[in-house]
Amino acid sequence: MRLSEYFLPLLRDDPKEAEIVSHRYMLRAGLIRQASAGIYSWLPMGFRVLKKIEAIVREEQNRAGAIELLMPTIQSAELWRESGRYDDYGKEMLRIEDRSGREMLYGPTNEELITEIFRAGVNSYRDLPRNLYHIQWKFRDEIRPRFGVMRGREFLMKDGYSFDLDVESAKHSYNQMFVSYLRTFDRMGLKAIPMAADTGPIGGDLSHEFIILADTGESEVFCHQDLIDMDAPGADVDYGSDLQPEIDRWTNHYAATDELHDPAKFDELVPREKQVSARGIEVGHIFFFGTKYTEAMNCLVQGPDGKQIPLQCGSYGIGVSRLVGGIIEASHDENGIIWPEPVAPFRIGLLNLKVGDEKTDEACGALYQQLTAAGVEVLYDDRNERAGGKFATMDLIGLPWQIIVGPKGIKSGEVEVKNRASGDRESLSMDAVLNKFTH
RNA sequence: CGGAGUGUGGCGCAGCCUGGUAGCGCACCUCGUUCGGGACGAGGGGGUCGGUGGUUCGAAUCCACUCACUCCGACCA
Repeated sequence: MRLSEYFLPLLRDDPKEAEIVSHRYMLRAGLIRQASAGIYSWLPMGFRVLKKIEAIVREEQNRAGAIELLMPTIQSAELWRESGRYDDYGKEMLRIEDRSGREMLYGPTNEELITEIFRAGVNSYRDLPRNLYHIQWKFRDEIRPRFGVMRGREFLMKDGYSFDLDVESAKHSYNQMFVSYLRTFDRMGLKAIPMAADTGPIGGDLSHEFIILADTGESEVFCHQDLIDMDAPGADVDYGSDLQPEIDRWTNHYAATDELHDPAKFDELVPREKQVSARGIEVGHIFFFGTKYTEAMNCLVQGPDGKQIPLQCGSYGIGVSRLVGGIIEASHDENGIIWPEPVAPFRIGLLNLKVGDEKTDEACGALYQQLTAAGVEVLYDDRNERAGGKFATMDLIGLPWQIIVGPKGIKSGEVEVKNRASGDRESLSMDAVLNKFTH
């Protein structure tokens, strides 16, 4: 993409409402624009990141055996009456009336709808287990939206739901998602730590939050250093095998958010030099809640013995839009965002230091052509202006690599390649650059 | 929802107290000089001051109501 043809509205001053770093950088780097309280438009640059994150989530869900579908944002109140949550959910649920006076709502979550879909389509234990997910916009009318996309009212969430015949099998489904989540966050360059969690209003008795560490995180977390140093399961993980040993490997260490933190236990279980207290952001949450909805909504299958059995369910959420902010919180410096390569909107920022200079334009154009043709995502700064400074702009938007091309380099046949994260730079010939990024 | 604030061009702000019909920095446009880490000069364009009502000869400025947004708290992917 040529910057001269792109839509990237940058801000030079910090918008005053943005208190935390991810919100500031998202506004300044032209990723989002606020539409109203807690509701954002995703501008082209931000949208690219959102889509990359979504794609990773999807790949890892599919790898773990979950099946994608898509449910609507608008739901009928009827189903929520059936589960008993229409009245329980309170003001956080946005309620709407259609033209004929039917009560509708903008879905804050989808347990009811998925249970309805499942009960209509599945009657036999032979069709179990299944894990269905979708990636869809949610709305929760938060009392106090804040921190940009980290706590919006409208947000993109991956929510998945597992259906099993018995508790043991349901636990395996839960473990599959546990492992899948470790992989998902790892692939985004995040260190996510699973922590035992309160089950909250959704209910149930087995639940973990996945927390990424960031200095500006909302909640305080306490954990064992070894958890931070642990590697996520590899792509070759066998989701059909017994995953419990892997789960135990993670859950055997102390880890708690401030709500569940027990200082005495922390001291007892974790040697002082291994004690970590940090700040974290919740990016995923998994629950096992058994038959809570399937009983209320009569979602039954016939078992081998011919009896009707309510299904055992779990639900699994990843805050996709929140992750955009979360990743920035975890990966930035005083100059701007530092995108981990897998989620970066573009892989390379190509800087033409002297637009209008024939040789420089030519060299940049050739590099841009060849890299793009090879499938490398390049944002080419070909504008003949220095609004805010070319280097500063590139650093702000945080692409993993910068290729800097100017007359001086061209004379010696070399261009400069800079890594945004490390700041390391090297001079390479054009061929070496092509080689570096296309192989 | 309780508390505290703010609304003046795209962004950041001044003006309001002591009414006289709008100003600054950045961004934007034109020309020129520049160009290897947030360039400089000159010249321009853009707002009737969140909205409604009132007081007044006259309201961004005073009064009332209203809407929106932000921050702190309780709640959450």
